[in-house]
Amino acid sequence: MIDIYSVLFNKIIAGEYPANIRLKEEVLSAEFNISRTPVRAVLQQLEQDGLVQISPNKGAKVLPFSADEIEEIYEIRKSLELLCLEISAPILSMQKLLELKREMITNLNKEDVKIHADLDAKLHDYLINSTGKKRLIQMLNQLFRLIQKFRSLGFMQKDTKESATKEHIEIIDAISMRNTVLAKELMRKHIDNSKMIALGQLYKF
Amino acid sequence: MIDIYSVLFNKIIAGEYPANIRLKEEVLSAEFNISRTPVRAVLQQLEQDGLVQISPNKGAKVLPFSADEIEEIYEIRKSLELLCLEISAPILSMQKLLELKREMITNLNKEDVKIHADLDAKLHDYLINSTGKKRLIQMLNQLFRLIQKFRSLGFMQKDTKESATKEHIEIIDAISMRNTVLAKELMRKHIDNSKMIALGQLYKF
DNA sequence: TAATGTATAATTGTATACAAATAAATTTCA
DNA sequence: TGAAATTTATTTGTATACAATTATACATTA
Repeated sequence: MIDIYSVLFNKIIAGEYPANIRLKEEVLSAEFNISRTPVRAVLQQLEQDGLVQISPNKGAKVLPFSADEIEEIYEIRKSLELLCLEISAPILSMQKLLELKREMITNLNKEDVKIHADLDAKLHDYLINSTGKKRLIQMLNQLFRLIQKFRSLGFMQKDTKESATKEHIEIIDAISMRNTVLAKELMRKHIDNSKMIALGQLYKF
Repeated sequence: MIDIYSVLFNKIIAGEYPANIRLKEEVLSAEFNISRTPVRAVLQQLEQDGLVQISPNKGAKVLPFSADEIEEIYEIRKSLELLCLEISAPILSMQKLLELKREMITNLNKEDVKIHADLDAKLHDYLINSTGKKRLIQMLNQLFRLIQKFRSLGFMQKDTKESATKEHIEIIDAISMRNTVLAKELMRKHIDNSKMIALGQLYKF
């Protein structure tokens, strides 16, 4: 059941369904060889992701997932992640920050896309999870799932790998100096840059 | 089905269930005289509200809804509503703003709690909906549902009615002057004040 | 007795059957 | 013909039955 969820999730993100097309329970049941009951549960999950809209007695239709959507998600992400930074920056351990910085420097010029995508996730996840705010963490994770494809694709270009990691280092430095205002300003720019890179990847779908 | 959702929703918000208590499908079915199928759907909704946690094969348990939760929700709300303001402030119509201001002034000294609660909702909803950002709107509406009880209770005290409405007027004025920075600063303080008032109402449960 | 294993009960997960609502096709009548 | 009414088909909503999993109670053994 978790499986058919992620299959549908990825298909919608990838734009494999025409916008506003109706997802009929029976059709999906047949397609995945399961009954309608778990299909309905999956459709409800997708509705909460904002990927489909369910109307009473009319079923689920696929919502458009366009550049506007990605733009909006990045703006929301920025607001929430800046809130995270405000909360976590003053309490992060110097040791962990230095460790992260060392890792960033070590891998600055590496080619492997996965290394950079993982490092990116590691820093952001650390800042977010350190807040200990369960709702905030859950909301950001949900947003990340929606844009994860675009995030990793962004690291395909060599210069974005390097510039993103440099921005990470600057952010870590600002936090280490306990300069939260500067850290937030750098993070704001960093997420704006990420947004532009993500939008640049859109044509690939 | 929508009915049993709101009943359970309100019971959890009101703290009528001990934290971590398990909500068994069969028990709820019997209680509401419906089958387990719609009960399961409702529990999934409540999970998305962050009010229960569902674990595979273990069912749903009620999550604690404490002062910490309310504090966190207000902080998230503040971040997202400031984003809304940034987007909508430059494009709001002078006419509608003046109309709202007039309404605020007219009702400034009214006793009726409902009048003030409605005015509060009217302004905030206006600023939020004018952004046209569907996800942002949906997220804020979900947060509002969680704190609505505390919002209205806050207007029971006479001085909060008046001060909140005065803050609304100041915010409208700043927007009218197209001074978004000032509007955001005033909104930040306004939501912080609302948070304190909401937290002050907590003991009533 | 305490720990482990086994049987039983309770609970969740899924499939299927039927009811209710909606959409599509057909008929009726001006 | 064409609009309204009626019937039929399709689809979603709910109830129920059964399967799979987890929790509990009991028995066994060291």
